[in-house]
Amino acid sequence: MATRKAKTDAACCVTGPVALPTDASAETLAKLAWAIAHPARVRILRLLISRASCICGEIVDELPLAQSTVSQHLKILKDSGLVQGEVDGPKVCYCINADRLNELKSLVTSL
Amino acid sequence: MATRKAKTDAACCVTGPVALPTDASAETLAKLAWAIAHPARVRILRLLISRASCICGEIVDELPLAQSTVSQHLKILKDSGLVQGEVDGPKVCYCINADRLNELKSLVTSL
DNA sequence: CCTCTATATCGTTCATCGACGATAAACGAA
DNA sequence: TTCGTTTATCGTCGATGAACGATATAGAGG
Repeated sequence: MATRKAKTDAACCVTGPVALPTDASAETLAKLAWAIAHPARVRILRLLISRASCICGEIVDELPLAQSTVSQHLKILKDSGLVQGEVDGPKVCYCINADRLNELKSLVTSL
Repeated sequence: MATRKAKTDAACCVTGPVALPTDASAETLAKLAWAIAHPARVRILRLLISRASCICGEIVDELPLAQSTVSQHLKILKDSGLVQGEVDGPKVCYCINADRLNELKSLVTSL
């Protein structure tokens, strides 16, 4: 998908062919759905939503998975845009990206 | 991930696989999300929603995939409960399971 | 009966996921 | 600087997904 930065770009000159909302949104939805298509990632997401922010270590403690595995899941969530990571000293503080999450919700509810 | 590893053996002797507050809804959501975690399945779902019912052949025609591949995606959607298939003579008529779809929507929006 | 159509299933191939341990990298503190 | 903590990445392994062609199955029609 294209560079995701201005998610609130109110349909201003979108340069490219706007033609196919079907395929594009299908892929977007599929990608977002895939990001939460694993119980561990759902739990991570919920954890972040409930806490507003969370240190990576806390997430690891919360799940019965190895640290490296949790890190991979976090990477997947980060790549999907649903989660953002902020370096805070030696630790990393994760939080949800509300805009992206709302996009997911919107795509699902408008099914 | 089902492997029990107990890196922090705070809880000693966890005899049974009893508790593990692995939210059942997390697994349900993950399973439903996985069902739509592929562009082809999203498109199939949308097609069925827009038409209320659809013959398998029409779906095949709509997608750039082999018939056997589409059949596999339909099976996945059927297994997830989002879609139901009804044999109609030599053909099969697929339709949406609104209840299941609403369950998915509900699980996502209540994230 | 046989045949044609529509769908499902089988078997294979290639790619990717999910999990882990080991290790590297970044940073604060001593 | 060196050490300890925290997180990311690497390498590997087994399991599974996605795609296809070939084939099996079920029903309608000749």
